[in-house]
Amino acid sequence: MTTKTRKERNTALPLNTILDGDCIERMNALPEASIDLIFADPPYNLQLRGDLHRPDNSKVDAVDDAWDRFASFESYDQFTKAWLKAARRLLKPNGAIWVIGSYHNIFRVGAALQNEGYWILNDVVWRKSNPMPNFRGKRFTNAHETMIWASRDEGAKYTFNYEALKALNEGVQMRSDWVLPICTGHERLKDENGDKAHPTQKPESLLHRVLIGSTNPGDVVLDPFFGTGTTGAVAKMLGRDFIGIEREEAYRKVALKRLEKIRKYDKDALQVSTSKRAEPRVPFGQLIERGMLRPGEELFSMNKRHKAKIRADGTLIGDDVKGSIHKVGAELEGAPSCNGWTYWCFRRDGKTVPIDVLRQQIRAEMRDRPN
Amino acid sequence: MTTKTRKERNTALPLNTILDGDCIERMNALPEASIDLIFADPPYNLQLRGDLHRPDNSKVDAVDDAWDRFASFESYDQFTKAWLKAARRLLKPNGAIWVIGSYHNIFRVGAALQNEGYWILNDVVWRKSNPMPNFRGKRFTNAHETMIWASRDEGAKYTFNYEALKALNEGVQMRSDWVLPICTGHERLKDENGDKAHPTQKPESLLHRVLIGSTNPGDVVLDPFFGTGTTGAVAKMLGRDFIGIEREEAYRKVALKRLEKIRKYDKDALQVSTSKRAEPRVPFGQLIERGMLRPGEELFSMNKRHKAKIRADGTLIGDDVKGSIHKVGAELEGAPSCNGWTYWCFRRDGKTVPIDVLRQQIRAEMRDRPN
DNA sequence: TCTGTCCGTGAATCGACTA
DNA sequence: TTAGTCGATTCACGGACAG
Repeated sequence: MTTKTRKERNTALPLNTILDGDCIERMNALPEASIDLIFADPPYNLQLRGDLHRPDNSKVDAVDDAWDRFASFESYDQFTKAWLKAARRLLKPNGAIWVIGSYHNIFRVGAALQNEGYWILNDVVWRKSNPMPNFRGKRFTNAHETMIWASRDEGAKYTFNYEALKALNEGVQMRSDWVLPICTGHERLKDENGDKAHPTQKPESLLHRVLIGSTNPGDVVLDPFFGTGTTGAVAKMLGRDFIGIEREEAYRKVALKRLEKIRKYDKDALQVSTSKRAEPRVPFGQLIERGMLRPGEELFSMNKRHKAKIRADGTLIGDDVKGSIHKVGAELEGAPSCNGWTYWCFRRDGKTVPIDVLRQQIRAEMRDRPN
Repeated sequence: MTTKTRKERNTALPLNTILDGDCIERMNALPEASIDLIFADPPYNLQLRGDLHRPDNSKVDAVDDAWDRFASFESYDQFTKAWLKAARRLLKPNGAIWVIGSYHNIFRVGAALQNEGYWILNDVVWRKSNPMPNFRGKRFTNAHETMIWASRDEGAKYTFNYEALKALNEGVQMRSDWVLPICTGHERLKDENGDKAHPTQKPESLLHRVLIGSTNPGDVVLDPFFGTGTTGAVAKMLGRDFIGIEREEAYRKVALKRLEKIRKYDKDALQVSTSKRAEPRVPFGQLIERGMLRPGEELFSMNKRHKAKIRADGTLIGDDVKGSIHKVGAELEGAPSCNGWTYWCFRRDGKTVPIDVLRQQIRAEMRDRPN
């Protein structure tokens, strides 16, 4: 450890600038043990095949940029190992790193982090409130991305602002899954043509939580895959210093323009979506999955005129009708619609109980243990 | 592929039993390409601080922390690679695997899956509604575990019951983040002393969703780390066959007792919603042959912008375009493809009716009077 | 100014069958 | 093996525009 003060050390650093060129070379040229936090959003190596269309036949604007293409897993691994090694040299002994990725690359990144000597503190799941659906119905909606938070070394005294995060989370301890919307609307940067300036711009709310939680004011944050500069923008707002590295000139240009407009502590720009939620939706299927009702069990209508049997996928089957609790109720009553939750009952110990009671139980659980 | 029937193949398998001993040896003794789905919850604390032995079985002297760390990861990787390789040999060509883990091991498992030739379909986050809090306030509450779903090969026709999962989720397609409670209460198995029988018993709700989504009734499900048998229990309920492998006698005993009590749901209850893809194909020409539509009659596009005339052979002719209902629809819209069934309408009694209605009529007849 | 409707779009490893 | 054809498939928002 050097005996220089923070200020002296930092004067050797190109603070609050964007460096061009290759991130590994650039990192190797910076002084060791000088960075408090690294946030990295490396290429995901998506390996996309053909085009994809939405059901309305519009074409999905996929990530087909050259920077995301690697010849093989081996070459991706090599690249990952190299930049993680360079990054680790830059970290102060109590420094930490965040890396974000999807299932295409995150397992390789996580293994490389461990191999290089980083110590994983948490994996954090960014659950997207508005992800792109799976258009062909062939897989689960890809509704999350994974972030890995790791300290430089095992046993390091990393920064973790527990109380600040708890406050951000309405007084409850922050969990490893964060629900945040993707970057859209005015926040999404456009190029001269009005197209999105970067295919994978991250929302500021995500970086806000990362930086509040794992840095202090005055800390130096490095982003080796700077893109359009979300990390820099949020760092500047929050009074942290940043260093960006970005190879593509077009991205640097957009980022520079963006950063000029940012003011420190501009609270308005830091809106963290805390939209008051309505009563959470509870799918009927959860009552079956949770064993509150059994497949094969019979439900009875409130008026006792109809009955239907529960199937393993949470649909009902009655006389000649099958479908959701709402649809079957409506068809049996000859009504245009029906609230299945209040229409159907089940039997327990000789008593008839509305299924809505079970939904209330689940909601009560969710209230007791929010999030 | 063999020409044996499912029944013949399955008689070679120790169905619905728990095998003892080492899972890799046991897997190697089973016939190849015989398993539809594998669900695996591998241990991650395997000798994590243990000794590393050279190939000649001499012990490596752990000189420093870095080497010790490397040694433990190395041995875990070896173990992971070995069981994944054995598992892959057992899978049918269209078989698939689920592996569950936490940040301690899931990155190494995911990378090994990719290295062994599995093709990742999704990573799915089990988001625990009631996790254990982080008592020391040093990290985020560890509130999720990660599951990886992968097919044996790229391009395989894996099983995915899209409509059943959608039904389970109240009509909205299932996402990659599942909110389910951890295993507690009566479901949590106890040993003779009243202590929990297994440290990481998985909830049945989790397996219910996995098995409904990625198997069909009669499929064979293997769990090489059977534990107290949640996979077997849910498989039995859902009319799937299982094979369990478990090394610890205490767990096998608890699992056996548990499985005895399980009853399979009745047949109706196991029927789930299916997609239109599974419905029989109806050529458009049949509507003309059956006199439901007449040659010379005009069809109108959904958006009323186009029309075309029906020809006797079941093709359409519009302005400068002729061909199938799909081809003409696509060309008129300038779209890469078009589902003619939902695109075209005909007129009856002044009303506009989608031609798909006629197809539904034919399909209903086919169901009532097969062949 | 407000409300309702329509349209656009987001890190995506997104067919099956027959000739 | 390949080419052609059939035909299945989407959720949450934000912005623009019309009334």
